[in-house]
Amino acid sequence: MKENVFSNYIDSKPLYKGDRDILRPSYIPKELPHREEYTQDLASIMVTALRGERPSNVLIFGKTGTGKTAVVRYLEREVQRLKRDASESRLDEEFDKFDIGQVEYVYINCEVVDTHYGVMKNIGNKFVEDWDEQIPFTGWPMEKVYGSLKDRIDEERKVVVIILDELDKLVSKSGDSVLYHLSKINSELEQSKVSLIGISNNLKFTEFLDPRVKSRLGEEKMIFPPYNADQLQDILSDRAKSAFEEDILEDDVIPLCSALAAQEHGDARRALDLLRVSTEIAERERCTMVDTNHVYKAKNKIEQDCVREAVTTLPHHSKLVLYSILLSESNGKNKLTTGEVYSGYKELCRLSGMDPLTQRRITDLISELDMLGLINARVKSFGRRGRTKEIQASVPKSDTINMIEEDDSIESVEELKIGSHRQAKLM
DNA sequence: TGTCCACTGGAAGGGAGGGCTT
DNA sequence: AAGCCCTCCCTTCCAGTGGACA
Repeated sequence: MKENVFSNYIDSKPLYKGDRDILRPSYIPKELPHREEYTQDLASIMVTALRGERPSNVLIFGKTGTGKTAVVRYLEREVQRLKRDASESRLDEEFDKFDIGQVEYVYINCEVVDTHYGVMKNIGNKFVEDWDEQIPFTGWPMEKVYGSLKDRIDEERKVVVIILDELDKLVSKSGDSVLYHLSKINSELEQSKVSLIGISNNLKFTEFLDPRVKSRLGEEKMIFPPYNADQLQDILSDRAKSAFEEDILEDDVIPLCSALAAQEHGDARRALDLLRVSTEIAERERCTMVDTNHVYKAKNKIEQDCVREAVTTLPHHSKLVLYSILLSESNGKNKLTTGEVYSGYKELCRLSGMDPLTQRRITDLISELDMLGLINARVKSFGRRGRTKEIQASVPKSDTINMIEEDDSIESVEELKIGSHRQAKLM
């Protein structure tokens, strides 16, 4: 029989017993271990919506992977379930006095949609199915988008709960005008009511809000603490029970994943990723069990993938700035100033025949690279020799240089030098 | 104690690009 | 087609800054 590209893997036994998504952070399980209290608190606020009244606006804070989104989406799913039961007339008597169908959830991830136009457009378009009636992705004046959004919500005659995840990203990028409009929308609605749930990693982002917005938005506040290693272990064990047959994981695997994730501010997302990637590596190696070696391999792979993802998606000029930093470091220069990075960057631009951006712009690109965790940049004063940033790469040098050189639009320095030498000769 | 360096980072605005309205 | 809107990327301008040094 002819060999197929999949032949080697097709008969390997999968370690999962069913749905692989169970180990994805986006999966909402039946129970949320160690978040029962927060789920109840939020439910006690949101139950108002089932009575046709407007629940208080809520702000939820907590670091990455502390269950903020999971709790909110868990409640959303419960409401959908109640709606389904209601439509099939198999709802418990205790819900008789409620009109479940009148609650509508709209979820927006502000990391993905981070402009005020985009947010308004996305909310407005949730209520129309007809393509012709959709708000276009650009072109309309803001007031028109807002007016249309308001009319659409009002026509629904519902209590609309708008969830704005990663809200700090929206505020830092586009200011608080969306929140200003959304938080005062109720005074302009006649038949519907809107409640806002804002989710943020950053406790301090409200400092940048207009005081009126701040007080309207923060009617209720919740702060989610990080999970500790034991709690992470419970979460992983819970998911592992649904994801795997017994005896697939060695005893130390879950404690190790939990401990590694607990070191990173108790991030459940990281713990789940570790377990999922460990399993995938074990499957690829055609092992029948996942062991701690797979976990360490998974840890390395996740870290490498993060760097690769960040580096390969950088805009061209940012790549050149990073390239300039890495090349200087490979030449033995360990700590660089903004001026030195800029000189290196200009040289790379010259060799590749490109117009360099201004130093002011490069300062911003350096800050962006710092935020992405690819470099470490801190402002330092050298007295009479001025005040500048001290810059150091925080990624493996040679691997990252290779990643940058994989970019077709960036030739290696050697090629650039040869190219510019030839050009000079021709002139 | 004042000076000076090498920037930092905010503000304002230009212009290109995508799209809608009249 | 002209006018308008919004976003994104960028430039220009400039006040402010920390700390070594005279």
